[in-house]
Amino acid sequence: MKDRLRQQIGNALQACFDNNLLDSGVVPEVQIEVPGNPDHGDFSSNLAMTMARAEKKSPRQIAEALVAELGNCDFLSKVEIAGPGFVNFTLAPTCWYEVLDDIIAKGKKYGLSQVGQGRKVQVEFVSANPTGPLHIGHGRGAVVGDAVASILQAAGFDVQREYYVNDAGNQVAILGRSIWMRMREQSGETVVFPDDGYQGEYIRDLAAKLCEEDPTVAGLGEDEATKRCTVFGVRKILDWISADLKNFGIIFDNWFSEQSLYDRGMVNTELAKLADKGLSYEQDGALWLRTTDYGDDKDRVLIKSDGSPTYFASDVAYHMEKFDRGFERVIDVWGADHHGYVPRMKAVVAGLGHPPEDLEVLLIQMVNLLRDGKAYTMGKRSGNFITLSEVVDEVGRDACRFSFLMRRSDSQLDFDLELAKRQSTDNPVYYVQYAHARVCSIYRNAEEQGVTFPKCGAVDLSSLTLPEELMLAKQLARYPEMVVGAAQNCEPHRVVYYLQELAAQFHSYYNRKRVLVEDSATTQARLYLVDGVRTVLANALNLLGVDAPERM
RNA sequence: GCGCGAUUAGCUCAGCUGGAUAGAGCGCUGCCCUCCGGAGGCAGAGGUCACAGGUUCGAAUCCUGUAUCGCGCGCCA
Repeated sequence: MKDRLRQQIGNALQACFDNNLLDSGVVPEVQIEVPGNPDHGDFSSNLAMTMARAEKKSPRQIAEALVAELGNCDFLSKVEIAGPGFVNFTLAPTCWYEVLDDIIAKGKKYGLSQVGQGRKVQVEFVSANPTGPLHIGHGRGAVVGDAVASILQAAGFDVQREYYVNDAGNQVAILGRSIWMRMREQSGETVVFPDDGYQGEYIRDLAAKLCEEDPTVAGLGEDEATKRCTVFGVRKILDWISADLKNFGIIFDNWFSEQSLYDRGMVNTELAKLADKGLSYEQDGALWLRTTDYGDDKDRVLIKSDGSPTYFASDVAYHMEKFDRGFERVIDVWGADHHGYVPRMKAVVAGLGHPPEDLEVLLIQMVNLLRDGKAYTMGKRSGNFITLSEVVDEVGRDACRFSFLMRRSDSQLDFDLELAKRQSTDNPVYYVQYAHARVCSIYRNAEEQGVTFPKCGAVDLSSLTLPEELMLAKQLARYPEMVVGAAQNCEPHRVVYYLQELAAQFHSYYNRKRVLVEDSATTQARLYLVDGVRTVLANALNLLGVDAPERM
């Protein structure tokens, strides 16, 4: 719709030049936006104002020339010049009727686009260390990453969801030691549990389970036993994590092991490449990467003076490997407390000859867990943290996902368990889902009354003349470009706000007008309209991984 | 100290990449069920967009500075 208007304006502009109404010959990019005030039409353009300088004419003069050349156009019902030189366009109702046909015809596919042109994108998210169950903070990153991936898919990108498993470093070694200590404890030994060990109760469970599955471990020497404990612990915990994520509606395409980078010798080969490019140097017995060349405030260590690689080293190899796999756009979803890590990672990407924008890091701010307005504290080390699955089980998957997506992900989020659980007005999830269920209910009633359902493309919509009906159609028409905007900016909250607006408009309409009325032409047209509402609600909810129930 | 991010209604937050009279939800006040689901709707009150400059036709949005808050600054991961 917008494109059609854009083209029309372009033609008119050309005509202005041809007829010497305008003489600069400078064709600016035509900006078209949806005005906030409906009195200003369906679309407006600031073209005349942006051209004023080059033309050396007042914006209104330019606007008048433009409007004159626009002439009569079948899909525009009104064109007027307003304010300092805006040109406001009001489209003929038939335009909006076409949108409805389009929605019904496309159904689940309405809102999909090809702006991504099939480019390969990887979204890496969660990637929590496999040393304990996921807690609530991971949940937000999980949902945001998943929704971003879905939105990018809808926008025509070829998306892969990946979980990076940190199964090589210190943390998992500590996990192994913790399990080993508990095993010895359970066999009657008195042990001093290490200060840096994992305190959680689940460590005891793992120790007991390992003892049961493989009693020989207890008889092994310290080194071999902790190794076995580590492998066992990581495997079991990853099972929990993937089950929790599945329960939350999240399925990864790939689980990428950090250890595999070492096993394949990739860390060394990638570090050698960096050395060849002169990007690394030795000092104080350690190997450093010149990240300062690319805006970092300090060079970073790759290999410690004791000869062991840092976490950064494998992360460098990992990111190089991502690009080697052919991803053109790499998106990392991190906790905001890692933001200091961004410049050095971008430095790596730049050093490898990729534009730094090819790596996008989404920083997910903290979640403050509340219950009835009172803060819940959590500390992973102390062991009494709140797990993701507890929260999902308590408040439900849909409410949980929706709550995590309600705000921009880079701003802090208060998550109140009681509020999220409440099935009432206070809770926007149900408000939106209720709108969907209501349309379904109307259709159930229609069926009971023996009303025939409207057929796609074969409905006379001319009875849809009420402002609220056209408003609804316009909101539905905006959906595809909203999805594109959300994809370009990796901002799933835009979908949430869109849904709330659409649901509000529908509820208002529902209260004001009946769909099933005496006049059958009106009934048919209105059924068609609300079917469009239902379709778009369902499609948008689907992007967020939230159900669109037929009854509640 | 340096860096990153924030500051919008009583509270929690949007603001579509610089547009016209700054919007929602909650809370507050007053209304609407002979009505397809009241888990709903309508109306009202509530603002110096932290502060001070700057850029231009035009700024909540961009730039500079100040204040306050949060986070990060390991040869940890």
